[in-house]
Formats: sequence, C-alpha cells, structure tokens
Amino acid sequence: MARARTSSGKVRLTEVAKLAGVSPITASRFFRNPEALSPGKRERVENAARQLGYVPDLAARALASRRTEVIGVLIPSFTNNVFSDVLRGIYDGSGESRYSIQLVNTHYSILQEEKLLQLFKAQRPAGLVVTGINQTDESRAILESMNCPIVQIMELGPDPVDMMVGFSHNAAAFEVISHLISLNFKRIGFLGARMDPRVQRRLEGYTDAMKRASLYDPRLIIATPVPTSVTMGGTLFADLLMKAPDIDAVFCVNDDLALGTLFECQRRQIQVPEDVAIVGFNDLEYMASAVPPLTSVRTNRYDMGKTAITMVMDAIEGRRPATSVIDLGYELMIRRSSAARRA
Amino acid sequence: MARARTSSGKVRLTEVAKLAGVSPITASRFFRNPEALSPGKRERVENAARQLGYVPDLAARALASRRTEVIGVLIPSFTNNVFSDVLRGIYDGSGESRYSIQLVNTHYSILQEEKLLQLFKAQRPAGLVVTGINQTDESRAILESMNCPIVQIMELGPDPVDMMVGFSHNAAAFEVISHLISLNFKRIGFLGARMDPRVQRRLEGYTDAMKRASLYDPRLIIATPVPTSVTMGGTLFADLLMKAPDIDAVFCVNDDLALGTLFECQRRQIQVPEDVAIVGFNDLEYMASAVPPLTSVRTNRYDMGKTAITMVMDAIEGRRPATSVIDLGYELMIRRSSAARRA
DNA sequence: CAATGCAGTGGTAGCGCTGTCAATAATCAT
DNA sequence: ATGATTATTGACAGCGCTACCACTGCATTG
Repeated sequence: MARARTSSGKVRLTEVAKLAGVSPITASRFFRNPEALSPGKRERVENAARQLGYVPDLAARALASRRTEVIGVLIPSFTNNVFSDVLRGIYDGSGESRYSIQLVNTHYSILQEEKLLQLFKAQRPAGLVVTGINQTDESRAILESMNCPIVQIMELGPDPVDMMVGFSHNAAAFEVISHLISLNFKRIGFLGARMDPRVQRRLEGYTDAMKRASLYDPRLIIATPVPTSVTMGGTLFADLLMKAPDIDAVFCVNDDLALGTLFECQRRQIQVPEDVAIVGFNDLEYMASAVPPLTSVRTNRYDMGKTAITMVMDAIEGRRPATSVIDLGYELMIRRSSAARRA
Repeated sequence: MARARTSSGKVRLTEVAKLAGVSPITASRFFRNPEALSPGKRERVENAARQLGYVPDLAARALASRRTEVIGVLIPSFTNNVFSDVLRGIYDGSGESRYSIQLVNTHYSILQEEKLLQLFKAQRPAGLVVTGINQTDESRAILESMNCPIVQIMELGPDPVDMMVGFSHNAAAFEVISHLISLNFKRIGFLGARMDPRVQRRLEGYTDAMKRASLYDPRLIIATPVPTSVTMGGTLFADLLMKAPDIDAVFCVNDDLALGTLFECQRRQIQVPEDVAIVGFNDLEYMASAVPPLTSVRTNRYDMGKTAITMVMDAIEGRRPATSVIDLGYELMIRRSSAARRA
C-alpha cells in the first residue's frame, strides 16, 4: 500500500491521523487520553490505528514528553526466593499497564545501589521501587531530588522517602520467640546468615524477646555474613550445637536455614520437636510439607510487590494513596516443629 | 553556573561540546566510538563531560539512531528456581555493559509469548533472549523478521532462529534412567508436573530408556499440567504408589518434586534408597544436604544466562560466535538416594 | 607532481512524537 | 440575546541526539 515509507515499514502517527482524517495531535491524544476526543473522532482514530497496525514509538514519545514510562526496581538479590515472589508481584501488577519495569540488582551493596540510583536519575523514570530503608545519605538525597513516586519495600521505618510497603521484621521475630517461650522453650538459638538489614532486625526482635524473659545468652546466637543456603543451615546448626549443646529450640532467619537445620537433626537423630524445635521465616511452600511440618512466619511477598507497583503507578497518574505507609503484616504459621514441649 | 538551561538542569551534549571546543557531532562520537577522535579532542571531550556530569539521553539517542540498547528477555516463569539462576546470569553478564535488560514473563503461554514478541518488535530491541524452541509459527515469523541477534535458551533443537544455548533434556533423562537400570532398578516411576516442553522432553528420554530395556509400563507414569511444588511432589508420589505399588525408584522431573517425594517417603516410613530410589533434576543446592542426599542432574543455569547474554551483546557488536549453537551439557550427580540396589 | 586515499571533523536535517497555546465550536447562566 | 465558560481541535516548535554527506588537510602512490 506504499503508505509506510520509513525504512522499516513502520507506521507513524501521521499516517494514522491522515487515514482518520484528523490532525496528528488529535491522534496523539487518542492514545494518551481518549476521553478528550469526541466519540466520532475517537472511533475513526481507533479504526485507523488498528487498520494500520500502529504502535507508538516509545523513544519519540519519551523525548517529546520529557518523561518515560519506565519504573525502576532495585532488588538486592535474584537468588533469594523471597525476591522472586516480590518480582512476580511487581511484574504481574504492571503486566497490562503501559509501564515497563527496569530491574537492577544491587547485590546487597548500598554503594552499588547509590550508583544505580544515579543512573536511574539520568533516565528520569516515571517511578521507583527500592528495597529497604537503609540507603546511604547520598542515595537518600538522589531519591529526594528525583521528581517521581517512590516506594520502599520489604520493611517499615520512621521516615519514608515517599511511600512504603512492608512489615515489621522486628515484631515478627519477637512474636516467634514469644511463641516458643510460651511453650516453655528456654534455650532458644538464633541462626542467621547474610545478615542484611532485614535479618538484623529479626535479630533485634529475638534479642528483645529473650532479654525480656531473662533468657538472653549470646552463646545462643550464630550470625554470619556468608550467603544463606540449606547446606549453610546445617553447618550453622552444627556450630550452634557446639557452642550451646543444651539448646531446645532454634529460630532460623529464613526457611532455607530451617530446612538445613531439619536435615542436620535427621542426620544426628535429633528429634524435632521433642529434642529441638525449629522455626523458620517466610513460609516458603515446602515448609508445610516437611517432616515434621516446619513452623514459619508467613510474609506477603507477592502482595508486597503487587501493592508497591500499583501504588507507584497510581501515584504517577495522580492517584495518591490515602496512607503512604502500608503494613502488610505477617502471620505465624505454627506447625509441628514447634509443638508444645513435653512438661 | 546557569549553563544547563533545560527545566530540569539536565546537561546536554551541546554544552559538553561547547566546553570542549568541538562540534556537537564530535562530542557525540566520543560517546559511541572514542577511537574515531584524535587523542587531543578525545581528552577534551572526556574532561568536559566529567566536569558537567553529562549523561546521555537514551530516548533521544534511540530516536535519532533508530535503535535501542535494550535486550529483551522472555522467561516463562519467575517462581521457578531454575529461571532465577538463569536471570542472575543474564543480569550479571549485562551488568557493566551499556545494554539494559527488558524482562517479561510469558507465564508458560506461547500465545502470551507471541503477543510480547509483537510488542518487542515495535520497540526495535538490540537483541533478544527467548526461552525454548516451541514458538508458534507467528512468533517464529516475528523473530525472523526482527533484525537483531536472538538466542534461544534452555534447550537445543534442529533449526535455531539464530543462536542457541542449552542442553539436551532428553539425553539427560535417558542417562538418569540408564543409571537406575544399571543399578538393577526395574520399576522406575516418572513424576512430572507443569509438563512444559522441557519436561516433555525429559519424559521422552525416560520413555526411550525404559522401552529399550523392556521396562516400559504406562502405569509408572504420573504427569500433570498443574504447577510444580514440593507439596505436589508428595501428592504425585502418593498417586504413583496407588497406581504402581511395586515401584522401586522414581525419577522426578525437578528437585522440588523429588524433595516432596522424599518427605512423603519419610511420612510413610519408606526407606530411601532401600525401598525406593529418588532422582531429581536441576541439582538445586538443597539436594546435596537432604537426608539421604538426593541424586540429581546438574544443569548450568547461571552459565546459560550469562553465555546467552554475552552472545547477544557480542553479536550486536558484530562479533558473531564461531558456533551459533552451544551445548552446555549436564552432569549426573549420583548421591545416596540412588545407591546400588541390594541384590 | 597530480591523483588518490583516508582519518578527522563539521553542517544539515531530521528521528516520531507531544507541550503549549491559540482558535473554534458548543453550551450555559443571566 | 449576550457574554462567559467549557469542550474539542489544530499549528507550531521543538525534545536531544545521530545519520548522512561533504569537506579539510595530510600521507601515499605511480
């Protein structure tokens, strides 16, 4: 039809406008705010666009409008199951929208994060999702100078840059320990790896609860900066047994460590929960089908991602949420691995 | 210093050029191909850019050059551990480059994939990474019309669209079953969930090996389209026991199913491997620390991602690989769960 | 020594779209 | 009926960058 004359045969807005018998600017409006057109023209443009198979050129749009439809997402790790759920929420939430996700990995480094924020700033994203609340001062300054909606996810804190979706890791850990104490466990160990800010807060919750019950003993705590894994769970639990052979329960900062601990117990013929109770964190799917089923803290990771991205998209379009800080909570999933202690 | 006059205070190429005392086009060249400048000007532009904190506007560049520096990546699932490793490889591989990754989720739907490819086509990506080789004819046509390097990952097949990085799922499964048969296992069950193309190929490998040894029996096969999970592993294994109570081994198409099977065995006091041997697939980290350690097929997921993205980036820049199809292989990790059968 | 090549540089002209503002048509209150 | 307001539309002028081609000056060739 020799209509599209660009090298690639790409259909431009002008062609659509011509076919619809309107000016290019009107056609342009159709794609951004159809309500603004009279019904007649709206339909004509719609038909023309469909007929020509028109797809807007995002680069041209970004250049002309001086903004992009990209939402930046900073995540500290791809390995972690936790973040894969968050990501799924983010991608599902943004799937049908006009926004596209630009994902980057900070590798748990706040300096890397700062560098990536700098890069993002130059690209003028429409919105941003960042993990955690422990940004450097520099990062914080960049975030505040960035004229777009921002959601911090995974945890809550006193002064959000803008919006926040998370839950209290501290309170969750406190509740875990309180639960164990109420069942008469006394020598409750703590197993932590990676020790990122969220894990630190779980340690705080543990410490608070133990101190309050006068059960605190630093020998009960194993915390290593090495990455977490099931195997590491077994290793750390073995360390703990060495330091404190009289433990009667273990709180693992994540489910992989808990599973590793369970395997180590099986290897050593330690009965769970009769000899040692085990509690994990995140409630990954496998926790319920382990033998015995493992107690854990259910966190709403998928919802966190979905809520965060929805808040950002809404805010970009001027629909600010009523409350800018959302606590998604957690739920203690009590299973046999922390069943009542024999008297 | 009132130099940047754009509303946002953004520094433009023109400013850099002015400060460096060169024409804008020369400054532009500096960022794309510094070799083309004389050393003197190169340094002057470099200094000017640093001094002004210049960052190129990607939208303007994309519009003017009619190409982007975006590499599209189509993945069928974010939940799956397998893909999180692949993604990590992709992001690590592209991290320091000028390319950015545009990730989309096909949710294991080839129609969704087709739609997403259409979208990508309109954005003229610099390269593309797609999962698998089972595209629709439409998708295939789009891919072929797309004038950019493309890598298909996860498996190998006879006619690559362009490049390929993967391994033979069929051969891997065949080797698993041959291994079990060599240990005198005879009633070897198959547990499959999701049944995506890769899993189908593992079933083919299983079937081939069983038939060749005259051990094939359709009652030994459990295959369901529902998503995979540890819990589902237990459920499917229970089904299998119902259909074929005399099984002496199980090949699970992934490690989650294998772990679920192990748990189900523990629940039913079935000894592994004395009563039933278990083999998984992918060799996730936890397989080695389970009790007993679980046999699995190690696949090079991280390398697959990293290799794929490197091939795409190289090809974009004209460095075509010597061979366009790369077989990353696999390795049978034999552990106690498939130890030799008592005679 | 003219013809040729080539590295290095700059001028011109957009890439495809949208912000701004003005113009017009349609609707309303008085 | 009148001016005022609102809905709808279009003209213009770029957004910041690069493709394309032309030009310069110097080295190489026979």
